[in-house]
Amino acid sequence: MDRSFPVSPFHLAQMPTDQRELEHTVLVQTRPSDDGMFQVKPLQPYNPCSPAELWAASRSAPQMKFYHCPGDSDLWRAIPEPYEPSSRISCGPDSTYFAPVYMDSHPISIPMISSPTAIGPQSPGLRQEACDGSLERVSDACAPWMGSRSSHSGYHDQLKMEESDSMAHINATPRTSPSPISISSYHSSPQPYSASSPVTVNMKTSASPQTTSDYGGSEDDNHTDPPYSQLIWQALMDQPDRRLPLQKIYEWFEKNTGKGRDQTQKGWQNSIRHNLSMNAGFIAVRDGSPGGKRTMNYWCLTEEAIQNGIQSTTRYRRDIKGRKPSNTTEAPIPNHPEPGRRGERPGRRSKPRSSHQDNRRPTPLHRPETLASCVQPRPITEAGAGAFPQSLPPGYPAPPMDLTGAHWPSNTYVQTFGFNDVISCTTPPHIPDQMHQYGANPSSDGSSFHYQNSGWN
DNA sequence: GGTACTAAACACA
DNA sequence: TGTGTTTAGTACC
Ligand SMILES: [Mg+2]
Repeated sequence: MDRSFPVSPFHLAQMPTDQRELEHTVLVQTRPSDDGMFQVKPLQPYNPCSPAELWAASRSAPQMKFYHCPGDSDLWRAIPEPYEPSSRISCGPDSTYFAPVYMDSHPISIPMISSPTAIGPQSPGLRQEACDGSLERVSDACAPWMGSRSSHSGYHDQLKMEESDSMAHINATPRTSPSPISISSYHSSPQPYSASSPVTVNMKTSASPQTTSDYGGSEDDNHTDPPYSQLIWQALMDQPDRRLPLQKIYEWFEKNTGKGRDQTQKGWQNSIRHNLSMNAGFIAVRDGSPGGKRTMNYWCLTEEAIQNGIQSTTRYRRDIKGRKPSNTTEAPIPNHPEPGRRGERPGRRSKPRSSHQDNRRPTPLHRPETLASCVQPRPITEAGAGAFPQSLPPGYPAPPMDLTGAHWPSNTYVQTFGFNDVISCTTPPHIPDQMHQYGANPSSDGSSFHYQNSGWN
C-alpha cells in the first residue's frame, strides 16, 4: 500500500523537559505497514529499553493526552481522548504501544519534539519501565499567558514560563535542556492556520507550576506574553504543517497574545518581522506556485526549532566596539561580506541622512558559499516534519529514515540558506528577492546545529 | 553583560 | 504598500 506516512518519522514524543527533574523521551521511529497501520519503534541506538511498538489501526482520531505516572517520573503514557483502554499507549520494557491514529489523505502530524539530552550518547540513560500506576494528568490547560482568552481557539498549554525560565530555556543547549515543550498533534481534517493543537504535552513540571494566575490573568498581556520568538514558535507549532504566512502570524498574535491588541500600533508587527528575520529558527519558504500571482512566503520552523525550541533572537547582536558577538562563545557572527552597516541606523538618529547612499552590497544570488549550502527543509506533509537533513551535532540521533529520497513539492523552496552541513542543491532555487537583498546572513542566530556544535548556547 | 522590545532605514516586488 | 533584513537605542534583569 502506497500511502504516505502521516507521522513525522523522527521522534514521536518528547516528554518533560525540565531536566532538573525529568528527562523523559520516547524516541520512536515510524515506518509504514502494509495494512494501513503504521508502526513506531524506538530508535534503537539510543533507547535502552526494549522496543516499543505502536500500531495504529483505528479510524478514530483521538486527541492524545499524555499522562505522567506518579511515583515514577520516567514514565508517561499517552492516552487518546476519550479514553479507550484498548487503545491506550503504555510504556514499559516489554510493552507495546497501541495508538489509534487516523489516517486519511491528509497527513497527521505528531510533532517530534525530542530531547537530545535523553537520546544522545552523552545521555544514554533513557529509562522506561513498566508503569501501571494511576495516571496523573500533566497538562490540559490553556496557555497561561493568555488568561481567559485562551479558550477561544482551542489554544493549549504551552511553554509559558516565568521570564527567567523562559530565557533559560531559550538559551539552553539541546544537550541539557530541550526547549519549548509542546507536543501537539494534528489529526483528521486539515485546518489551515489552525490555532488548536489537540495533543499537548506540557513539559514544565514542578519547578514552576503553570497556572494562569502566574501571569496575572492577562491583565496586561504585553507584560506577560513570552518573548516574540517563543510566541512565533508557538504560532508555527500550532499549525499542522508548521508554517504560516506573515499575515497569519499577525492574526495569530492578535488572537492569542496581547501584542496585537492595539490596532493603531504596528510596532508589534515590525517586531514579529524582526524576529522572523533575525532568528534562524524561523525560515521563509516561498510558495512558488506559478500563475504570476504574487508569491506568498511562508514562515516555518527548522527541524531543530521544532525539536528543541526556538532560541534567542538577539544572539546575532554584535559588540559594537569589537565587532564581536554579544556572546562569549562561538556565537553566530553575521557573515557580512565586509564590515559596515547592512541595515540602517536605527531610529533616534540625530540627523536624517540622505536617502541615496547605500553601502550595502546587494546579495550575490549565486554566491558560492550560499548556494553550496542551500538547504531545503521538507514540509511536514511529506515524510517528515520539515527536517533539515544536514548532519547533526554530536549527541543527536541520526534521522531515522533515509532522507536522501525526500523531496519537496516543486513549488516550495527555502529562501534561507547558509547552513554548512547540507545537502546539495541540484536545482538552485531562485534566490528571491528580498530575502537576501542585503546578503542575508547565513549564519545569523539560530543556524541551529552549527552553533550547538560549537558550544554556543 | 545579556536579552527583549522597539524604531527605523532600506531594498524589492 | 507589504515584506524582509539589518542596525541600534533603550529598558530590564
Ligand atoms: Mg530567520
